[in-house]
Amino acid sequence: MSHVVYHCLMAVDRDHVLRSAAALLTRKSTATMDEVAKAAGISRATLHRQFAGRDALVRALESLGIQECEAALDAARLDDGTAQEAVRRLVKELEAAAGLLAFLYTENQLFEGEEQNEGWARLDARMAALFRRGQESGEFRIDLTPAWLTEALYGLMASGAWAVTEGRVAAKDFHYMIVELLLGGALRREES
Amino acid sequence: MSHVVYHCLMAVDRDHVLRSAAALLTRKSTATMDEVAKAAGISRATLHRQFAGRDALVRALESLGIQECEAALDAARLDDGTAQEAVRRLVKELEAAAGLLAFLYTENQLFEGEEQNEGWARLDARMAALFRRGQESGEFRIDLTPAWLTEALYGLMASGAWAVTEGRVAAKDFHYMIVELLLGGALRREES
DNA sequence: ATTCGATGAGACAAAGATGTCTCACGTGGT
DNA sequence: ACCACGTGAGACATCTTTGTCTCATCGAAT
Repeated sequence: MSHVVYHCLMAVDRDHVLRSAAALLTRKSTATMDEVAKAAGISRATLHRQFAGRDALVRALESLGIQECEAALDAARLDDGTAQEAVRRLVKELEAAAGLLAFLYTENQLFEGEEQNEGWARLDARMAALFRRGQESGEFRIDLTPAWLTEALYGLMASGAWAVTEGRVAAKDFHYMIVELLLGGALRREES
Repeated sequence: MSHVVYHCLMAVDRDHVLRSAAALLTRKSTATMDEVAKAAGISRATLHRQFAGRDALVRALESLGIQECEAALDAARLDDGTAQEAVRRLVKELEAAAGLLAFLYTENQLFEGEEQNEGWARLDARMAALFRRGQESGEFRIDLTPAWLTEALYGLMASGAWAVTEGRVAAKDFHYMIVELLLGGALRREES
């Protein structure tokens, strides 16, 4: 009964392929399956064996992104302390997934008519709830809707990720710049 | 000498095609030449007669976007009044071009190795100069670099444009939400 | 040593997009 | 009425990407 013995570490390989694909597609969202395979250090045949096609690959990346986001949301303990502190923790936890998020953020408009992965709705709801909590506690302004703040967080994460890859901002400043702009804005607080 | 008489309004048609293409590609950045042609109400043959190929079309859209941005920068009179007022005027002037900007913002990473249109560098420099002026006048924080503020402005414009097209935020709130978040952030100003 | 399974390399057809071409039509100017 | 020019429709070859296939090879377990 040798068929019960799993010789290779398929799960690990699959994860490595996804990471490589995410890294490549973040930089070049139109990369071909061949390029993705080369980036992962495998052949196109093997890539096709693990992911039925490009669509399946993108879907898998979407699931990975959602999974990482949810892990980040969990790790950030959104209900603890002030909403401001929670937002800071959240951005810190999301930093590692920023590149993947940036890719998915622009790719999602591709899934126009088709069914959206329900995971995004869950994530949006949790983030919006955080911003709403901040509004109800008096920390956040009430004239910016939680939906817009959520959207802005995604957008700033994507902008930051691209700016870092293109060298326009330093990678070490990523977290600080996003959090400070999102929470405090460009104006000096001692203003007026 | 009838060849000196221009029967048709090619310039107008070309502009109309560009507008249609911009509107379509903002929603679906992978639209084919056929779809672009249909969206503009012309045949693919005519589209090819006006733009040598897809590349030429995107380049023309890039030029259009740069042109509209520069017009917006001029109209916003970045050197008048406080930097804050100038930023508000700038976002207002840029609103009409937000969709096109969002498309080009994500498409620009396509032009990786190739030469970037120098227009972007000019625009970036002018915007960064505005933010720098605000920093030197004491209006803006100095811990957020002008380059990052410029990048964030692009990102928020793109996020806002997509959020509007997908109905997540109201179109009438576009300008307000971007300006308020960029300048003031999410925190209430009476804080601490 | 042998066997099993995964891999890499490459061939192959199918599908989609692109670019070029021809031709017929209609409209406006002569 | 005639002509010139732009246009739409479609055929066509080409290119790229994709998805599937076969086959040889390598490694590990037996």
